[in-house]
Amino acid sequence: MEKQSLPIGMIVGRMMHMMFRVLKKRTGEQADVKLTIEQFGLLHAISMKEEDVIQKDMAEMMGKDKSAILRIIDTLEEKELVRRVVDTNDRRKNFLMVTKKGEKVLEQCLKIEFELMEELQQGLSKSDLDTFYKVINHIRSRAEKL
Amino acid sequence: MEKQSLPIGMIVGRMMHMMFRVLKKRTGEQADVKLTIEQFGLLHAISMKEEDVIQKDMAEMMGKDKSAILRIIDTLEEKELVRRVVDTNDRRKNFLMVTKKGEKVLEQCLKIEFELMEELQQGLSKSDLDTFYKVINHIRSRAEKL
DNA sequence: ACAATTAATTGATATATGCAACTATTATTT
DNA sequence: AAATAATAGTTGCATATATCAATTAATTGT
Repeated sequence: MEKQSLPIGMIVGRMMHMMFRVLKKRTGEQADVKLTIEQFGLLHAISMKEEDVIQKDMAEMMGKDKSAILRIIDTLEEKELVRRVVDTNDRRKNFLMVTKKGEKVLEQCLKIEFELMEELQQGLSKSDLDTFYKVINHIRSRAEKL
Repeated sequence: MEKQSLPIGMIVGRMMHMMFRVLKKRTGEQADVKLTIEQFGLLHAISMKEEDVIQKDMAEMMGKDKSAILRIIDTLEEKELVRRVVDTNDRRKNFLMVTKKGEKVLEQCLKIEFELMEELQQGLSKSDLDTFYKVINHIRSRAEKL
């Protein structure tokens, strides 16, 4: 039916697509606030950073245009998961602060994601998973240099 | 700086994002027609099928709404990469046919993708890659059942 | 012949993305 | 200090994608 030797992007893409489908469904059902994958990713990235975060940094980190980030933050702010706070030392900058509600929702989504991954990884050995991570990191780090 | 234990979706997502960034850049530079990742994926899926293909099948295969597929096919048709041909036996159906131009563009894009993957896989052993594919397929097939 | 089903389409709405132009603010240069 | 650069954010515009609900046209089942 289907030929073998699919390009790797498509193979991984199909896996991600299926994962996201289930993830979206579950977070839609179980979390207090519905987040898209992009919103979830950005919220998580902001939350993880230990230093103060501004939009420009997020744009670079996520590899997107600053206006794309701006608009996702708009919706995160509407949902009261994030606030913009002007840097008094440089009023061009907005610090991005995750609200309590944001932390709670993020925690819920992360829990759902980790549980899902637990389920999906059933039957794989630790060494298989280690290799998997190794390959992913290898490919990503090489792609970053291109 | 960044915590470890990122959810797997994000780790894979970052890899895909970097891959797609380079792929988009190269196909934009080298291919006769610019395709988005979605257009590329759909064109490839149509081309690979050995039986006649209709939109409904593609929607199922790609896990998307039929109207999403319809609109991507609209743009593929505008770019003259695909044609809709009415099934004379059941005139509700449109067979999706890849044009010569479509085949040429697809070939160009696939070549670019395979070459990119060659580069990115440099330094990985065959056994690492086999394990990688095994894990991907494992996760996808489990996700499909949820 | 009538009803149910099917494939495709359309319209409405939401999200995401990049580019270019613009504003406000800060930094640099002369 | 005044003029000029550079920076962070914002806005407008165009394109792409996605889902849902309603509609149309064609086919199938009763």
